[in-house]
Amino acid sequence: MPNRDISKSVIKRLPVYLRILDNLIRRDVEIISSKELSLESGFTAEQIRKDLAYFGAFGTRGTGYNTAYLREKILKIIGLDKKTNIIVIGAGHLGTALTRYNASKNPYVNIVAVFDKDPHLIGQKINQIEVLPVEKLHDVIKRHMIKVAIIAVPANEAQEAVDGIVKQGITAILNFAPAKLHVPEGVHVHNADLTIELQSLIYYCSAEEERLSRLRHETGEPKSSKMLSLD
Amino acid sequence: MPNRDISKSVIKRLPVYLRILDNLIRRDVEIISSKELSLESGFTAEQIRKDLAYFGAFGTRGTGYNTAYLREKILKIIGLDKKTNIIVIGAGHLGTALTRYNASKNPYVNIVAVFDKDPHLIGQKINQIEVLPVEKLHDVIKRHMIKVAIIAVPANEAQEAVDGIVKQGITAILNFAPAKLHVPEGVHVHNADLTIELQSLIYYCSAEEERLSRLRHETGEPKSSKMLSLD
DNA sequence: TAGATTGTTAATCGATTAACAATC
DNA sequence: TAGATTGTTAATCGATTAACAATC
Repeated sequence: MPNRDISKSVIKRLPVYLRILDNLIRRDVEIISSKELSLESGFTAEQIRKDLAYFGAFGTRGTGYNTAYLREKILKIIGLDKKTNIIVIGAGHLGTALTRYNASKNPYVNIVAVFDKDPHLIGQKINQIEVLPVEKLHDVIKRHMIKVAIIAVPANEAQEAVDGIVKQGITAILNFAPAKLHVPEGVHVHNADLTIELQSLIYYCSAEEERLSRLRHETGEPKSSKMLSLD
Repeated sequence: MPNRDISKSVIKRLPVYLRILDNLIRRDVEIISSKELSLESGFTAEQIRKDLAYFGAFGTRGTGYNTAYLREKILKIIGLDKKTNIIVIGAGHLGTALTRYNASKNPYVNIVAVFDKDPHLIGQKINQIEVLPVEKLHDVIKRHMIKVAIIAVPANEAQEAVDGIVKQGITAILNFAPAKLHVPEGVHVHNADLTIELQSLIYYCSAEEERLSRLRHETGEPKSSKMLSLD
């Protein structure tokens, strides 16, 4: 009943709160206000309170939030209260780096195996995690009840890979391939598109310069106190 | 004048259009309608037309968009019409993978160098790109007029690294460190937070199950035709 | 009680969608 | 001209912000 399709933006902020709480607890901070959380997260205090209120009332009026308690609650909300088994598809450079990264930095997930179709890569170990042939997909997904996969294959192989794992029961995909994936209803895809992030960032550099130059042209005022006066 | 602070969401979609156009041109498709672009991108045709209209009128009524022409325009808008020089901070596993990835997959950027403070890594080459000590930051940034950096250092070193490069003139940062970065006005940060993407994805798995179980409990109807009837 | 901060409702803002006139 | 599709304005929707009553 409380859970009537909460927006993606809210869900994306929950792990941010979780990380901040983890850090606070490590520093033995026991109570935190939404205002302080705002400072740490960059989101407004009102937004934080509203986000949490979608799921319940976890704070104490006049005081703030107990860090350990709120952490527990957020873990339960996201579904991280028990380790999630996941697999990685693609044991190339990126797949290997992502596997290592999550194995060492993400305590809430457990990478069961990495899959590849290149015979040269099969049998290798990445931080103790085995690289298996795609033929083993079915077995591993069934045995470990896996629902979540990371896709780290080339763009032209991504759709095929996704079709395969979706057929085996995967319902959540973190996609690093620069390709639009088509999935049936009920399967969730998050795109982590490094190229797009970088390219859209570049817009802001050039835009900055262009804005300045356009400004100079339109106002007809060539001397700007903000620029080096080389002329 | 046409460029009155266009929203982040619009800017994030431009590289998607670019990629689709690159693919279409490779397949010798010369004309594309917003409706077809919608199919390839997952965004609505109206949204695509509106996005492009922020920057000008690039299509032909009754016909559609010329792929090569639109590509050129988008390149200019983003600022990818000439290669952008960038640097990577951090030559660990992730930094190495990101460097390799961009060097081979992103034709619009040129990674000039990778920086690290670990003496063991200095002098190594990643796809022909040298790993340099942080002392060389100043020189390289100045010589290659670098404005964009990728941060791939551990979370606890990220702020320090950012302070350093911002002082040297970096104005755009793609941050892979799981930390909130504080930067002065005018510096743009895009967070590419792999952990957050993965964790928020997990919400949707558990939410799905919970929704089902909540449904079962609330309706008091234990037999569901969608479940295996093991009982 | 006074001070503080949450939880929640109302107001505002911005982005997406719908509609349609312009025009190829 | 008829058919198609863009470019643009208006309507809707959703998310963020502001305000404040509840309450510790």
